[in-house]
Order: sequence, then C-alpha cells, then structure tokens
Amino acid sequence: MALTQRPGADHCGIAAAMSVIDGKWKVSVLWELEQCPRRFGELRRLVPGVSEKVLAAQLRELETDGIVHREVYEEVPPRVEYSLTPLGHELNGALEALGAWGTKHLLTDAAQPVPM
Amino acid sequence: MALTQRPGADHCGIAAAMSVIDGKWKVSVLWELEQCPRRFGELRRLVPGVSEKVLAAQLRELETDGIVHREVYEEVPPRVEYSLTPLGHELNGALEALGAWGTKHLLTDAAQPVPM
DNA sequence: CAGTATCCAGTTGGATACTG
DNA sequence: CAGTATCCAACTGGATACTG
Repeated sequence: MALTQRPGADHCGIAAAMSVIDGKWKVSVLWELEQCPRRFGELRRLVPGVSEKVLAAQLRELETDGIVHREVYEEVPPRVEYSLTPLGHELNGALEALGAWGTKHLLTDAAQPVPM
Repeated sequence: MALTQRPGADHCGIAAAMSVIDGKWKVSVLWELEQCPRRFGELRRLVPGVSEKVLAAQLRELETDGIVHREVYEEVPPRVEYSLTPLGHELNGALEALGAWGTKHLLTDAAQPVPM
C-alpha cells in the first residue's frame, strides 16, 4: 500500500494511523461497518468496485491491526460476519475531523444556507 | 497515488481529504511546514529519503489543492519558499485527532505512567 | 538553488477461475 | 457463501543526469 513506510513517522502517530487506513477500500469498509456488522458478500456489494481478492486482503489487514473482528459461524452455507472493534470505532471517530474538513473545504456542499 | 479514486467517497469528505494527503511524503511535508516556511532544499533535508522528483511533484499537488503556498523570489541564486495556507493549517488540525489515535493505540508510548 | 526529464523497479489493485 | 490462487496492468516512487 502506498502509505506504508513513511519515514517521517517518528514525530507523531499520524503515519502509524495512515498505515492502518491505507488501502483503496479500507475507509469505505470502516464506514459500512460503523453502521452494523456485515457479511463478506454484503461488503462486496456495499463497496462497489472492490474485487474479492482485495476485499479479503484488506479485511485481513484491518483484522490484524485490531480494527475489525471476524466472526466465523460454522454452518452450511458458511457465514462470516465482520464488525468493528472498540478500537475500530475510535478510529472512525478520529477520522471524523478529517471528514468534516474534507466536506467543508473540498465537497463545497451547496454552500451553507443563509440563516434568514 | 493509491488513495485516489475512492468510490465509496460519496458518503462523506474523508475520501476527499484522503486524496489530498495521499502521497508517501505529504504528511511529513505538512508537518515540517507547520513549524515555519521552508525552502525546497530544506524540505529535502528535513524529509529524509524523498527524491527531488517526488518532493517537487507532491509539493505541486499540495499547492494545487490549496494546502501550501509557493513563493518565488526572483533572485540569484533562485529562492523558493513553501508555506502552509490557512487551509493547510486547518488540515493539520484535522489530522491531529488521527495522530492522537495513532499515538495512543499504535505507538504504545511506554504506557501511561500510573498517577500514583 | 530549484527544479525537470528519463528510465526503472516494486507494489497495489483488477479480472477470473477454482475450492471447502 | 466465502474466500484463495494466478496472472496481469497501472501507478507511485527511486536514482540519476541535466537545465534555467
């Protein structure tokens, strides 16, 4: 992933955080899981464009980093549910400031309506 | 850059913000410029490992996105100073939450000392 | 000094077929 | 259903030489 190995990382935790959310679809996955737990196939549909290989890979990374929990139900047909860990929810919270900044300055959301 | 073109972007400004800070050295550059304006050569030294080509490219992108200001002084030898715009400072502010999360959970900073 | 121009290499991500 | 295994294409970033 492109954001891995950021040498300037020492001074703060930003680089560390970036490496965790680095991956083309991770923030989308985080966003979907914020609402409720999802199965693999659901995520695949909710995150349009992602391939099975990459979705699986990024889910594993998020799991390894302690952001998502993977619950396997031993049934037929197989069922696996992904959900955010408390750490994952905290991460989403930290991401909110960034999202607010992006929405405010980048998405130029139709200009705030004049309060009358 | 790897974070560009995030289809799940619609729901919030996170993806938009990510695309702005996407690039292996951008957060390091932002960090250095937060302190004070810097010249090209200074940044090259302050951000160890970055090549001239990539530093120039990422500075141009940050400039295009309105994050950094590029001031050219017509002298000999040439001098160019990069500084953060107000928008850039705001971005750094938004990044702080992420940095705090990363520092707290990822850098495992020697464990918070027991308050006695 | 502050870049630009080339060429090259590593890595991420895409498409598809196959498996438990 | 929930992946894994392959092969492949695109892109970012690295090293270096050259220029205004």
